[in-house]
Amino acid sequence: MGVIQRDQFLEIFPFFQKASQPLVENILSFSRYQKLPGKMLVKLEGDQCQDFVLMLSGEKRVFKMGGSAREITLYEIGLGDICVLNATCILSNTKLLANAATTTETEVLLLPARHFLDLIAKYEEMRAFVHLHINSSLTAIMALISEIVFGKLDERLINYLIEKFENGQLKKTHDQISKDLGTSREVISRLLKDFERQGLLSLSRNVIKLKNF
Amino acid sequence: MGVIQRDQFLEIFPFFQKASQPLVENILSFSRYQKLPGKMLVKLEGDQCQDFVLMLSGEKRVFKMGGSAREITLYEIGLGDICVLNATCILSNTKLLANAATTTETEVLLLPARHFLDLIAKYEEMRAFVHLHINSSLTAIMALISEIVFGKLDERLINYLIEKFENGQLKKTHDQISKDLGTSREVISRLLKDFERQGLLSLSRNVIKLKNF
DNA sequence: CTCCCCTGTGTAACAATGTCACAAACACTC
DNA sequence: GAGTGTTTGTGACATTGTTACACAGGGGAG
Repeated sequence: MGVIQRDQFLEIFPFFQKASQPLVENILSFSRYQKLPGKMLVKLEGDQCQDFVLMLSGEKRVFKMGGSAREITLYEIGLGDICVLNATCILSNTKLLANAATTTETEVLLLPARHFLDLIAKYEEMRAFVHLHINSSLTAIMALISEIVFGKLDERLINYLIEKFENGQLKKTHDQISKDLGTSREVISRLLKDFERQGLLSLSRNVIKLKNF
Repeated sequence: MGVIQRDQFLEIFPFFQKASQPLVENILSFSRYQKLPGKMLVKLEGDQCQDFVLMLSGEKRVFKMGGSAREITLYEIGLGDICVLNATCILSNTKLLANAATTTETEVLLLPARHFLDLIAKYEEMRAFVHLHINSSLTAIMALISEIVFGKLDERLINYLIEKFENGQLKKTHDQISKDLGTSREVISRLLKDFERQGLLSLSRNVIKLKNF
């Protein structure tokens, strides 16, 4: 993709198709393009955000780290998304509240904080865009809290697998899964083994296959 | 308090002391005052928000409900606060993501959504005000997730008690505490009894007293 | 090719937390 | 003082988290 063209941008962010064109011109002219490799730690909790990040392709996970190597994924963002924590970090000039890492190779557009704030001040559509995305991430976070507090782990794991399976299989380690769900590797191994014994799955190294696919 | 005066408002929301005065006049003239009794359910998940709420006095808790009578408090707001979920609900014109109830008698200022959006559009300071508060609630929510996922319940309970104790005592039932911490009443009773056996507390109906106070 | 090493998985035993069922203690009304 | 609703106590069991190892498989070094 290299440098992003206006048409490509509008395809990825259809919201701006109805927005005033000077806004789009401004976003494009003030931003710079960046490509990031997969599995790269991009931001750490406590960092400042210099730029507002617009996702062009790929995927990032935003997560919290706990002691003893445990983690939990708060939400994932992909093509056409922005990140609440990144946005509020800039909007309130405070420090980042979580970590971010790419899961796949990722392309982003980086809009410097100063220009981002200018555009927020100037364009109603820019505010609407940001607020809509803030809301959708908040929705995800609220749902996550309910799941963690009230949900059962076996159901959460089942839902996770259903969501992530592609062509009846998932190429992840138990450790990665545990870090998405916020539990420990042993617990995931135990549950998956139970599922296997029930004849739902077949397990092998780095891959989980759905039976009867 | 009855009808709110400009001076009182500025004392409760010192942020606006440095803001342009027409903004303050607008907030005051468009808003209406409301007094709410304690322990009243104010908003339900899924509701729409007609008004932007500014807290003048008292306290509300914002919480999620799960099955089987369990709840968890997401955060509390008091004098000088606003509520993220209320704000984003209006800003993105979506439905409320959690429930809200007063814990004590509460006075609020209600700014109709339409006027709130106008003021957000017009005044940089209004945006800064909202974004600052959004950030502080988000901070609380992120900390909560870490505590739930990585923390131990006995430590969480200890911290809760320390925070809530007044004059060495706390007037709450085990049930109320469990709904703040997101666990079940039995678990709280068990832990408190342990603390009592360790000689830290003394328990009686509706009140927990700190030993050696 | 074989050995070694690293990563990923399996599992037992125990600790912490959640659920269910019920009993007992207390405060209040009649 | 008996009856009633709320609050607390507790045992038994289910689920989830932790600790400590064993073992399997695959890739690279030799």
